[in-house]
Amino acid sequence: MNRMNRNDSEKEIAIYEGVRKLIRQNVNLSQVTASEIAQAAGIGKGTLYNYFSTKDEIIARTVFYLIDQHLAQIQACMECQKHFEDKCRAALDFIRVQANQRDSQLHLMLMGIDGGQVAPFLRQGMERMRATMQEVERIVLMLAETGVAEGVIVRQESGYTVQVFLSALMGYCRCLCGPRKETDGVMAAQRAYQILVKALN
Amino acid sequence: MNRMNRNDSEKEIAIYEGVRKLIRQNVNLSQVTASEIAQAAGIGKGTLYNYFSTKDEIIARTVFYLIDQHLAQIQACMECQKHFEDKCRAALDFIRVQANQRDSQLHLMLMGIDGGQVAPFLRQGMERMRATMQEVERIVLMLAETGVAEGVIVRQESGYTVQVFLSALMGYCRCLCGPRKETDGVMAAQRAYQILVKALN
Amino acid sequence: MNRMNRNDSEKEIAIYEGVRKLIRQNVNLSQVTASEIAQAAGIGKGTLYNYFSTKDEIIARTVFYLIDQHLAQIQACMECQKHFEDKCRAALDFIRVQANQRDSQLHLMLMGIDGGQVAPFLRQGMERMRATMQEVERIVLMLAETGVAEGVIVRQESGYTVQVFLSALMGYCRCLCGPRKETDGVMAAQRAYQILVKALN
Amino acid sequence: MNRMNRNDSEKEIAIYEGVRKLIRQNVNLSQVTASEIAQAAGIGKGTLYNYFSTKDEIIARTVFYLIDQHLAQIQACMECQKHFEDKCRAALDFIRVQANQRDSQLHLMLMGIDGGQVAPFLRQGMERMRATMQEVERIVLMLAETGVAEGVIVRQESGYTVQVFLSALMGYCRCLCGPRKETDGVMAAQRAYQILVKALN
DNA sequence: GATGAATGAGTATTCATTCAT
DNA sequence: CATGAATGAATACTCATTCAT
Repeated sequence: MNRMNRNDSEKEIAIYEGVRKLIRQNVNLSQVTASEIAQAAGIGKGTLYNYFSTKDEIIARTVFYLIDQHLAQIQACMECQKHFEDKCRAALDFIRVQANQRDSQLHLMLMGIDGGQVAPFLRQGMERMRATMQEVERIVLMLAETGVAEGVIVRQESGYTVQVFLSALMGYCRCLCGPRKETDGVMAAQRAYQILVKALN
Repeated sequence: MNRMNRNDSEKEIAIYEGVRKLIRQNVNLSQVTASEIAQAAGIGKGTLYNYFSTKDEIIARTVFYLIDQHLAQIQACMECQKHFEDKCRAALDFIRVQANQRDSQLHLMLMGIDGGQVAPFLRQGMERMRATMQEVERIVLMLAETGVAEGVIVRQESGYTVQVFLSALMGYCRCLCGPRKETDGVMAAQRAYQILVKALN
Repeated sequence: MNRMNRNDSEKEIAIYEGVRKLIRQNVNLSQVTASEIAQAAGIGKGTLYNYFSTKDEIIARTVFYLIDQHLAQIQACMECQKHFEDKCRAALDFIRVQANQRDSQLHLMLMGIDGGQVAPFLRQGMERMRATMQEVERIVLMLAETGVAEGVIVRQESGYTVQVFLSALMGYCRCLCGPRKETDGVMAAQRAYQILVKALN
Repeated sequence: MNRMNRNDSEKEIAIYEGVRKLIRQNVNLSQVTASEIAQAAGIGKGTLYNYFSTKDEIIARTVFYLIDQHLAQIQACMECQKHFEDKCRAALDFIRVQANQRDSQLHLMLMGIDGGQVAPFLRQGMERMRATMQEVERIVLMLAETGVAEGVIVRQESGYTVQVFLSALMGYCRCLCGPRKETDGVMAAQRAYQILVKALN
């Protein structure tokens, strides 16, 4: 992962992390200013433009940076587990915990290209978004293979399998958004797994 | 329907429709200007402020206007059908067709409160959004009753039932976003129904 | 007097009184809106323009209306008194009491044409202002005659006499402006009279 | 002098001087636009807001800048003279000459806090205005001391002394406003001095 | 490379004035 | 005559971007 940001210099990463800091401070990405980003990153405003050509590029690339990291972390979580169910639960748990941080952009990615109303700073990143979505599908299919091998789920046409996983995931993320108790999230994870298994049998 | 906008005057509706026109022209709501809205509505810029106090209020209330309409239309579609499966398919078909128009805000609603990164113009409408989500849940549970009565699905705990419906729906909407062939959408609808039924049996 | 507003219709007077009400509510004349005036006058906004051609004209003519009234009242006060000193004190007392109302525009008049920084709404009324100043000078000279007749003051060149009266008056008004105790005002009146008499002997 | 603006940066002063230029062009401070100020100062519009937070702040601080300068210049004039009468005449002459420039804000200061109808941009500067008035009173009392020492005037209660000086000054300024011949001003100065001396004996 | 002062294009909002009713 | 809904010109202020140091 981070393939598409592989060349990010140290300074660029400082900028991404500055934006992350702002997101965690509950700043809305549509309203953040270049000055705020520079300050959060601990650099001068002009320096931003030595590494990016527009503010929107900064934000878009930060979003992808965060998504890539998030995906990589989820994969790492799953790799620590051997069985299908444990992998699923590990991923769902990780996502739930991260959602408390504000910088989990997973839901953003899941909505993918959303009918023209994507945040403006992502308009330019459609292509990149699609690539990320394909990566997600790849991960999902690999995970499904594990389930099939264990006999927990049944192999089905790949389009269907992907739709099941993403449906369960999106429904889960929806529960994680907005105010809720910790138990709600845990229960939603439980249900998401149940949906997965039932829909794939 | 349109319960919460019932008092909208003729002029307010003209403004909503102006915004709808802009959305259909693929204008991004975060970037639309007051002038554009006035022009699209066929009125003077100052007139906007006789009916709304800020531009963001215009947009937020338009979004709710569109969502209310959309929901009402979906309900109307479903009422024309007698059986659970037909109701589901009618709703999914309607959503698919509408998604080609750009003014289907369903996906927006489905994301609900999304972790602080909602479009700024919706910040003020959180409460309203929650109310709409509850309305959606009510519709879903009524629909589920039909399915149970017909023996197509099994009654389960309501939280689970809602999560299943919304998961299937969100996964479906995800497929409708972005470039795709007509057949993809039809197939996605088929799969969404399948997910529903399997997960509720 | 009120000679120059003689033709004011009932409605025009309602408008003047509306403005007076606003002034008493501590509204700044430079910032008052036509809507506020119409509302304070209890009439429709459009009606204003049946009697005046611009908002600034409304304000300027109101100012003159108020000044004329104020001057007339001061003269009436003085006519009730027989002796020079009593006339002076009656005028000073009246001014002090009125100053607590916010609609005493005397100080405005006293500054007369003030180096290009008059309130914009008075720009058009320069001519009228000069006429009012002449009226004031006439009153002052008549009052001085009384003093001379009584032997309290000495007749001097009229330019000097006028300057003395207006100086004493302006210095007095300055004390009435801003926060002060009741006693300060009374003492300032005493001093103003003292200045008058000394300077005219 | 300029004590209270001591920290003004070079750019701030350029802005003040821009406003001064506009005043001399007979622009009304209540109607001047931010763009005009920027242009007059020879800087970009945005730059204004790097040094001031609102347009009104610019104007208010300019007024105090001009008043401070004016007061300092008057004091300097007076210090060049040894005797009471010469000091008075020097100050009156300086004021008369400056009044032809439009940027003499002395009359503004003399009116001090004027019952709610101050120009809006000065609303925030009331406190500052009071401080300046106290400075004026201090100067007046020092000047009076000279006169007392020379036996030209008699020491009286300080409140009375101040009121005499300011009355004479305001009456004088009133004559300087509006159209007049040069001789009128000279004569008014002569009279103002006469009022002073008589009222303080 | 790094900086941040300077810039001016861009926009929401206000409000005097008009005019159809 | 009276009204107030409609209008759009006018303007303060923001902020992405540049560039001299």
